[in-house]
Amino acid sequence: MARRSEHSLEEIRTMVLNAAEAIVINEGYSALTVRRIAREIGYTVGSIYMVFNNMADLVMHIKARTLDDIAVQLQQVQDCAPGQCIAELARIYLSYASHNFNQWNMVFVQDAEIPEWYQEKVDHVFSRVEAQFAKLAPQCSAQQSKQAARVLWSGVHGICILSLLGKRDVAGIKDVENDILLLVECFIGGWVGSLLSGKEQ
Amino acid sequence: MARRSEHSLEEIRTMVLNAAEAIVINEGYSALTVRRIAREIGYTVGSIYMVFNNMADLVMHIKARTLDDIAVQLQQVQDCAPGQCIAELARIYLSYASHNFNQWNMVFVQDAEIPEWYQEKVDHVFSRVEAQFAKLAPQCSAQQSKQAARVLWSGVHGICILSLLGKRDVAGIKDVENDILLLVECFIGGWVGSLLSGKEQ
DNA sequence: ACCTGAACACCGTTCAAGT
DNA sequence: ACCTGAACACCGTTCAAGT
Repeated sequence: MARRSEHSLEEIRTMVLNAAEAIVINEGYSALTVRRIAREIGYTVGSIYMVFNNMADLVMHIKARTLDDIAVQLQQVQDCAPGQCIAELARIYLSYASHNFNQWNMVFVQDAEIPEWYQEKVDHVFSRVEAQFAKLAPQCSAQQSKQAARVLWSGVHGICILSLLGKRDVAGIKDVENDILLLVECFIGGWVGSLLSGKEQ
Repeated sequence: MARRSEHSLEEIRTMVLNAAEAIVINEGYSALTVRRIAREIGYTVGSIYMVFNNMADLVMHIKARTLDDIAVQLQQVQDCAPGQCIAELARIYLSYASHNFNQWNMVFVQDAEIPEWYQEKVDHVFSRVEAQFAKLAPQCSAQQSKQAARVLWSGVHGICILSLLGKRDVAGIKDVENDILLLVECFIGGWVGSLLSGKEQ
């Protein structure tokens, strides 16, 4: 057939990305294949390699979209008392993960190598939490509040991972939310406490 | 060829499992294929389906071995003050994960359905931590200490996941260990604190 | 009864050939 | 220049046929 210039390369790239994302949303990561995407956009497999290096490259760009989505969601949390703010950020994160499970879950399938622009997006998700830890204890170093943010957020993420792979019904999500709030409250309580009693180096 | 009864089905099953585990250890989960296992044990693909239902079934049994390994490691931790004991359990868990990364990482690739016997093995890994939380606060309900154990351990796991996917050198592991100890200490501190101040329901 | 190996319906990726 | 589609080297799974 060889249709000429019906779409620009940029347009095809977007069509591929949109189709791929839709497949992931509706049927999960395992349903995503080049042939399937090609069929969906009305091109053949070869065309997809005009706009992405390979499957891994394409997948990385879908994941990037998801990270951007998450960052936008977290950005919308109102600024208030740091402890409450962090709890709210955690709630939003869980909410995103449970409502967009297939996309969220895909973000954490590891890749051979992570490009820098992608790592920056991951870091950006953390930035909001870091800022709150800095507010929580202005006396401590940036390094300490960064560590606290990374540690707590990894913990929140761990609960999401282990819990959402099982029960994903409404009652289940409520349990997960309780777990996350327990982690957030205890961690912050313990962290602030250890700073006050001077246990930190 | 059709060699007759050179090995019993039970023997073949063990050979398959051993070969599969070796492939995962040396080359990672992605290198594991039926054809590769068959070649390794000197049988053909069909034979593997005599002793396992399918790839997913085989994978689940490799994962079960890993969970058993982890449980054994955790069982060997000396009983001492609960807080110290939990920290040591976390250290051992990280140590296992970093030294047996390919096996450990495979445990958490989700399956369509998790059989009951497998879930019991997962729960068993948690049991040691639960017992320590019960010792830490004898006044609170079994449900509360179970929740605390699940929450903290999910958190520890989350740090392992997000950290080990990146840096896995010796210096990196030391950083991860510091992160985990911070989580454990702050969480326990905050948890005990909230119990004392009567903030729990 | 045990085991083979060809067959089937898939993958991702490449690239000569067509328009 | 853009796009095709056949070809290649893989997958997991099945099952008639051989010993």
